[in-house]
Amino acid sequence: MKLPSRTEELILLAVWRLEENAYGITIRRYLKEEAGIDYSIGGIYVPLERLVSKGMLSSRQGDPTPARGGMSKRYFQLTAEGVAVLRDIRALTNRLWDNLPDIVFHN
Amino acid sequence: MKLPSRTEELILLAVWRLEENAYGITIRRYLKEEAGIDYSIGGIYVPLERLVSKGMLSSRQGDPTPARGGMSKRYFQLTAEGVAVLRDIRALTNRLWDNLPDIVFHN
DNA sequence: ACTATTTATTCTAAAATAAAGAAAAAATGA
DNA sequence: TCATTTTTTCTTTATTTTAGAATAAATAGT
Repeated sequence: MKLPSRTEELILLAVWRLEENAYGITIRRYLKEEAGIDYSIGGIYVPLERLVSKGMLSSRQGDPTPARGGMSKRYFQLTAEGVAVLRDIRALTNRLWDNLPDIVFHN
Repeated sequence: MKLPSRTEELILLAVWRLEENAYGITIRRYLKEEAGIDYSIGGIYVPLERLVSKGMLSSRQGDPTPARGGMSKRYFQLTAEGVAVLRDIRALTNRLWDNLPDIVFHN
């Protein structure tokens, strides 16, 4: 099985959630606002590139918009592979949690 | 919030599950058999040491046993901090999954 | 007693990932 | 034109993962 790193998982989930509007800046903002994690710029773009090269995301260049500023947006989408990886890691952690005994520690 | 890496999370869950019998070899075997992930030797011992130094695990040296072979076992236990980290990451991923829209991709 | 075998940890090097943020690109508004 | 805004690209350093050799310690068999 193919495990995504923590950051990869969170970015994949952000892309899924953001649907048609997933690009570097919105992904970074989502993870800040919804997950409470403040990634640096590189902390988003570097793994995004890796996820594309690994086939978990695809990307397309956005058209220019009436809004001010910026290089043209690069939008990301989950691939079938990306969805499968997310479902697998989810299933795995669910299973491991189900395996846990109730009593936890005794210090 | 303090996010564990993927490997750290899996090792913490293994320690929780193994209760009084969590040491390098049993942790490695558990992750192979129950999670299907075949870690190298260093892939277990290196993060174990880091988890202790970060306060998520504590350890104690095992007594010699009647069984054959081996250096004396080093048993690991979750600390309160380790449990909190696990619960936090679990809550976060649950929340992000709950946020997802139904429709997934359109390639 | 010696040697092979077993079980376990420690150590070390290389590859991959994460973290941080400067630099560049591209567009608008004044 | 140039200051400002939004966005991506690039680069460097730190941390984590991967891989497995080396070491340690105990027993079993001869």
